[in-house]
Amino acid sequence: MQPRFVQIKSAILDDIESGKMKPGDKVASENQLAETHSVSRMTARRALTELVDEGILLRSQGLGTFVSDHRPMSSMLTIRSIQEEILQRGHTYSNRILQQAEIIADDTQAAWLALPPGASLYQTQIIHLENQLPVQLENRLVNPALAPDYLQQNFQHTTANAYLSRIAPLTEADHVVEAIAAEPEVAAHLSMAVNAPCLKVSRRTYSAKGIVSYAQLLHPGDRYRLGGHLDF
Amino acid sequence: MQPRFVQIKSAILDDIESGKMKPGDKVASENQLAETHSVSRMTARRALTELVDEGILLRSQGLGTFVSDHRPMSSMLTIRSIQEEILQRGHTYSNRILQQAEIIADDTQAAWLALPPGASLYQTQIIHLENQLPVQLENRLVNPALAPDYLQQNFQHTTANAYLSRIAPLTEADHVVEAIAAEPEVAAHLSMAVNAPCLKVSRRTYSAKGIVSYAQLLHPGDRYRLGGHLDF
DNA sequence: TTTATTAACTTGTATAGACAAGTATGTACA
DNA sequence: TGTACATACTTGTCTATACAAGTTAATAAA
Repeated sequence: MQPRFVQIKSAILDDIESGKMKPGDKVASENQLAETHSVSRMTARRALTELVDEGILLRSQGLGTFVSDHRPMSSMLTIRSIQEEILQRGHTYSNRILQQAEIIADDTQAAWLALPPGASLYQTQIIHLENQLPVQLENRLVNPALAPDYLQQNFQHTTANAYLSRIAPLTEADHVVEAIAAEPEVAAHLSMAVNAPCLKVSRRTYSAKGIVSYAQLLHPGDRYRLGGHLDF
Repeated sequence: MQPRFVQIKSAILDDIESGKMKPGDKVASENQLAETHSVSRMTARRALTELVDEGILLRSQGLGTFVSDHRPMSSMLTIRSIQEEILQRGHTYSNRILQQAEIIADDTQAAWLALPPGASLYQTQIIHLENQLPVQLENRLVNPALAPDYLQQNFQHTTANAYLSRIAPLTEADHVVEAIAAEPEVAAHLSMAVNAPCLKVSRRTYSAKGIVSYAQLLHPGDRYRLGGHLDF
């Protein structure tokens, strides 16, 4: 049984998604919601507060609460495997597989995939080389429930993204890009100096069923750049 | 007079920013906070809830509430001024203008704006600070033909992007993201160690009439990261 | 008619309590 | 020794109420 405020959220979201409520429409007031759902005002308010925080509703003191125009941004940066990029540049691609195994998640890893601590998950670590020079150290965690055959794949010839999008269409992805200093182990794998700048891309991909994979992609700062083009 | 839950938030943020509390440290429990601040538990809880929503704290039922590793994220997919981002996070914004002048382009600079070598163009260099800490060194070149009043702008109160998009709608933009080592001059401006990792974003913006500006944005690797969300 | 006031709504803040549920640490028992 | 249980602590959900503060519309006064 879901908490009541979640039920109220769902009811409101249903109204919006079914088209019963359109952007600009006024939502029932906190007192009205409290009465129709037989809860206290604070509980009804919590449902509204979370929807406001999620950008789905807008609130204004004295005026009321309204459906916001929350069109999601269209995709402007695509997810391509580094293998595709390298081949498209006409360079030679190769890789070295460091690990391909089932592991027990520590707290951090579990959090990345939103799994309970101690759950088992699939991990691969692969070095990708462009013209025999390492350009990416891929450390990927995969949700076993959503990709049961993952460990049986031959990543010499296929890419993780290709496999994952084949078994379940990816619906969205989060990226975080940072500049970090290369730790000794990373530096060794990437043939770079310890503490030299390293471009780190953390990418979480989602399918309709949940988080599919979390990948940390480390690149030598002097051998890799990230590019994007925006149209307004 | 600020609401009490805002005061409690500030108190906690002060502890974090002063270094009294570091990532991983446990924050006082809701009951403790309620007692020390002489408020009800729900009020103390609201302060914590907002900080959790802002990504500054992490909560776990039965365990407690902890300081998270919370370098703020900026969006990779939209062009927003860093000033907007900082203010939206509820932090204080300030800047120091290093240069605002008309210069003669060298070959590299001319190429960035697709102008003939030796052309004159406008240059601004601004350090952007978040809570008095530098987070971005902006080095911008602007095409004088497309933005004649650029040098007369007061960049203490307006942003380059706001001005540029006012005089000519931006139609597209190219981004390049790299991790580089901070050179001594850059390191000094950004209060970071020489050769420490530095996140560099180069951005070229276009209007219908051509390239409007080319900006190099340098950020301390440990104080800034770039984030984005894709929907397919 | 125009202006000021009032009333009735809205959201915003805050209280004091209750019970549920997850986590850790002891203590007693096997 | 090791296992089970009780306890104390944490966050999670929810109630019923109160007053503050912003907005709108009806009402009363000029």
